[in-house]
Amino acid sequence: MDELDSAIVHHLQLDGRLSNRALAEKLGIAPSTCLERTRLLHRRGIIQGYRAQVSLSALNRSVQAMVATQIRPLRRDVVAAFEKSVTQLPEVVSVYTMAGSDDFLVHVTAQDIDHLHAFLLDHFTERREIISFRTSIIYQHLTNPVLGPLPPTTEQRP
Amino acid sequence: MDELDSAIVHHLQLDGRLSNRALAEKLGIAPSTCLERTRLLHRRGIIQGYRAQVSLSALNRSVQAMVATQIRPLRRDVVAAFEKSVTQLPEVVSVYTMAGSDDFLVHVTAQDIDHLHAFLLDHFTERREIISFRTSIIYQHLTNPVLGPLPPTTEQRP
DNA sequence: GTGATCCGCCGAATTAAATTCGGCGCCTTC
DNA sequence: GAAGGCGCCGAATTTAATTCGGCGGATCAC
Repeated sequence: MDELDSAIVHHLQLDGRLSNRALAEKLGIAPSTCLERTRLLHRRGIIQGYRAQVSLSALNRSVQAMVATQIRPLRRDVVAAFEKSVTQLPEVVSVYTMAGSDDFLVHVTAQDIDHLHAFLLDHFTERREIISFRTSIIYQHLTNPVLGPLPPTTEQRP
Repeated sequence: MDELDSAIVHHLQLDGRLSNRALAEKLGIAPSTCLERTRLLHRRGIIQGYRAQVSLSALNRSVQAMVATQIRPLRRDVVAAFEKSVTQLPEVVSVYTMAGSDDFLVHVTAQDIDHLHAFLLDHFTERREIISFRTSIIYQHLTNPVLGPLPPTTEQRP
């Protein structure tokens, strides 16, 4: 993970369909070299894959909410089952498993407020392991397009 | 946004680097047709772009946290300035602007707990518009790889 | 110091993909 | 029933991905 690898990762985060030739040119290296580097980043699991970013409104998902959820008992199997089943619901975008007073933050999308309400009644009110949930509407979700490497931890001089 | 468009969006969410030919074959259409469809999805803003998914640990970001933040005054300019400056910080992955008791959820990553603490002291404790923030560690963040279109709202028969 | 070895980079050749474009068929409209 | 428009197709062309043999610098043993 040297400078060159970081630059490749940087550019592919900005544009995952950047052609190998164009990327090589940006970095000032040969296409074959660039291809090999990029493949290695894959193989090492550093680049995990490529995804198209899709407009939520185009998918008829104009309402977003975060559902702070508590479940009991907090046993491994109950947690895993909750995560799995919830992630599979089409309205669910992502699930944060948390420390603290809330056990999960579930990011959900729906057509409108009525569907959000129906979704919660169908999938949260009903479940026995869920002992409470608080729903907050999301006005806006901004995402940082590029995550760079953070500097390694080094000992501070005293 | 017919069946075919949905299928294209579906496959490109799973693999943003799927070649046009392979995609066309999966759908049983000609490559030229597939290319035209995909380009239109772009032009219409339905496909917003492509991103490489990068391993957080490879970027030296092993610790994740959600910071529930309140700012005052809740004026348009103050909100916009907060969103902008926070999104630019390298530790910040995304910012949810919320209704409810918390004004924002800020998803942050750091090398370790010490850096997370330092980050919060540097960028949250200091800011005058932030009147409170609660930090919760994220154990795990699961993401739904594919978001399909939700069925349109239709009137229920009474 | 010197020779051997390894590793990563390069560039030409080959294979495969993206892109273009003219034409065909179907559906709509009048 | 004829005219027009739209979307799909497939061959031709352009561009990109991939392969692979070789070069050069760095490392290591002696």
